[in-house]
Amino acid sequence: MASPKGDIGRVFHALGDPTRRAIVERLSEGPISVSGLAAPFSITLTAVVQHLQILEESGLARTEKSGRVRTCRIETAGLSVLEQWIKDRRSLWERRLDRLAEILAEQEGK
Amino acid sequence: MASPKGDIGRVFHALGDPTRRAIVERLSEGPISVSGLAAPFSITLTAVVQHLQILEESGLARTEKSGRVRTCRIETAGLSVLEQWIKDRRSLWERRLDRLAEILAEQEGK
DNA sequence: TCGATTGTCAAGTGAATACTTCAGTATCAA
DNA sequence: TTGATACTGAAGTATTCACTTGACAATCGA
Repeated sequence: MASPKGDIGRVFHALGDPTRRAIVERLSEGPISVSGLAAPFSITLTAVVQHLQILEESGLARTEKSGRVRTCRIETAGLSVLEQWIKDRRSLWERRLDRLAEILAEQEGK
Repeated sequence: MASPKGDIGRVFHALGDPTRRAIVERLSEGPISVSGLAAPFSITLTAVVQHLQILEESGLARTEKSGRVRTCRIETAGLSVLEQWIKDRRSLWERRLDRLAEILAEQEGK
């Protein structure tokens, strides 16, 4: 059951890991190579590449190889999916809370 | 290293699971008992309770026991933390994109 | 009171996850 | 061309995770 690239589940899973969030954080400051990205972390290059793959699959990062250097940048798609999901949920249950308030007001009136 | 209740990592982890998202979805429609919540799922009551614990710890749900029934509701705190995180990231890298646009415009002018 | 309902607790299992190591390959610079 | 750089790929490992089972406690309704 291969999830599509914009799958909200993938985005949540990707951002559930602290190292991956730190990578996103770093990518927010601008494009960087894989080894440049790995430098501040106390994990191997391989591990960073693995995280990067997950971030790409969830639409949170984009990478491009030129020569022997792979350049990484943020991708807004993943965040947009996330934003939309939250927006939907929030409106959903704020509507419900409003309805609840109405009912309470109604009972108060009786 | 006990993470505080508003820890963004917990929120992401909690929402990374499809069953937990479905639970949140259901809770959006109104309060419900644990067994009521478990009914549509093909997993045990115990598993649902475990999910519920994770949702509570991440500030996405709230439960209260009265008699033998534990009533579950959504909690907005977790979502708020999530919203804030996204807002911060987005402004961070939109500012960066603006700066990039400026530089490009500048070079264009030369 | 007694049986059914509703939830709790402890322990175990299989799969997924975040890592590692090691052995490559491709590219660049001198 | 040669050595260093920048990554890639496969395979293994320890831990975490979602879930189960089974035994139990508390509460409610008849």
